[in-house]
Amino acid sequence: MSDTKTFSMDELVALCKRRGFIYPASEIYGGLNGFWDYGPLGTELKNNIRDAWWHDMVRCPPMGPDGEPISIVGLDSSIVQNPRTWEASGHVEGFNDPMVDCRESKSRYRADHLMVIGGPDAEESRRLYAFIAGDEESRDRAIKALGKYEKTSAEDADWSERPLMSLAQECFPRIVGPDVKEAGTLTEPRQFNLMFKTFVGALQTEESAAYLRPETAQGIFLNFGNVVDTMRVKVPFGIAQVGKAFRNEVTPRNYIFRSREFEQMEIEWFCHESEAARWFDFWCDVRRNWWESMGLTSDSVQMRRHDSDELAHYAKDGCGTFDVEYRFPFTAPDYGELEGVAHRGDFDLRRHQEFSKKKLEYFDQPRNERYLPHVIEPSAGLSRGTLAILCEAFTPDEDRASKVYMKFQPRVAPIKAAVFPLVNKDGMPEVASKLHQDLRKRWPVQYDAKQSIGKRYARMDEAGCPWCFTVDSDTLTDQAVTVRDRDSLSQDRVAIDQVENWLAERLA
RNA sequence: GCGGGCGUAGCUCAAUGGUAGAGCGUCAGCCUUCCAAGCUGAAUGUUGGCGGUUCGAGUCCGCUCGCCCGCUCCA
Repeated sequence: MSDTKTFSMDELVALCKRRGFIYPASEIYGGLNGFWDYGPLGTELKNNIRDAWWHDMVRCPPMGPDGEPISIVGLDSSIVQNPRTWEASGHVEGFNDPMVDCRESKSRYRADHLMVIGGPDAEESRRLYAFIAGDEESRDRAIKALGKYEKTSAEDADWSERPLMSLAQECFPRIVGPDVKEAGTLTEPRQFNLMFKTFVGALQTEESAAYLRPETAQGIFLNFGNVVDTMRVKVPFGIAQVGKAFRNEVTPRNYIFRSREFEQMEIEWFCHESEAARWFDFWCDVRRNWWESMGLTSDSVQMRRHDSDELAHYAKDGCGTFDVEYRFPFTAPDYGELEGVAHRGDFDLRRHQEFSKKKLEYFDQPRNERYLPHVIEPSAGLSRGTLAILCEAFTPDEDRASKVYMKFQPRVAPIKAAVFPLVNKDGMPEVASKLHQDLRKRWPVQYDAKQSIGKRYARMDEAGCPWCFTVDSDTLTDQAVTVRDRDSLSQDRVAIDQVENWLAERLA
């Protein structure tokens, strides 16, 4: 807790704009709520995180729990899939909530969570009282209010309860909301559709309606059979995918934390049901460690198990869900979700088998058993990860010219090194420019000869560039340059023909 | 979607209803032999957008777009 940072998101947002990390999307037209563009440095940063994940999970995944290598293959599926996909996955149903608002109490309710209670004549004329299903206190309040209104009690009257959704719209002016005293304050139920709808083909009819994927996972399940048939993989194994996903969030908030277009890095790990618990623990460990290896300190990362009442429809049974959470400035002292590791059981494959009528069972030769594998899903937010790493890197420092620097790990830093001539004359620019052109063949390296050396260091501090190489007058005789370290501000001398090796060692 | 707050240069912010400014950044020149983000100068705005009131609107009013906070939601 000692290094708890004190800075506001506004400062980070301003730096991200100023230094080309993140811009508001379509800004010259006034922007668009919930959409962001990545600038030159943000693009490099995000790509670096994505590539690190791909390298560490797909190309060189960690050893399995028994010390044996594990196998993960990659995939890149379409953003638009056959709409039946989302019926099978549960998104058409689950991403479509009818909501009612109360004009008086300003609260909002899931319409399918509300019940109404009424007296014998409520069908035609009398008042109905709404309450929240499953909430005893709410129900008691409604019964009490109804008793007062009807001047009778439940024992001697024929009261009936039924779902709000079963009532005709004409009844709504007679309904008293759960938190108010007068009737007619509830709006009609309105559909909140969290999926982006689009149309396939030039004719925009309901038959051609489709959706932009709300998660990348389903593309993996759809291709489970293809991968098994063509890639010589054996359960247990994983399929990984990075890509954009889209959700019409009710309230996009907190910069790129909850945006309507975002990027996910997902693994679906297929295993036998009897081994699901073991793999679940394995992936929780692997994924937490990975985020820490990316520079998020153990202090600001935590694992949190979902309570049973917040589990998604596919995770009701089994090992549940663990979130990897990061303490963002806007959630502190609480944490916000970075990744969810969920035991999805065989829900997805079973549903797709059912809806598509295609056999998705796997034949396990050693076990001599045919089954639908269980799935452990480590589903990480690339956009959220980028934000967490930006937050973690943001380091105020009153002692340096820039007053703040971005302490990126070299592995994710958008600019790996900068090359300067100490002064822009006396043969130094030529030598520095040559060094720059050699280095940029391997890494993103910038050349800067403008203004004073102090300004150039300050610029690179804000961009989070870990090392600056400076050519000075001695270079012309001793063939060495000064390397300045971003974090320690220390300076060392390195032979100019060893700079590439020097960097390669530190960027390995 | 509701309630509250806000919107002025790339960033941070000024400007009684009366000529739109400053600091920083950016760019140019100078200087600078390692923190000098120092010196000089330049560019930059339909004051988020549209409409209204007014002789005159950054300022007042309406609508709209966007941002922030709360509610709600969040596979």
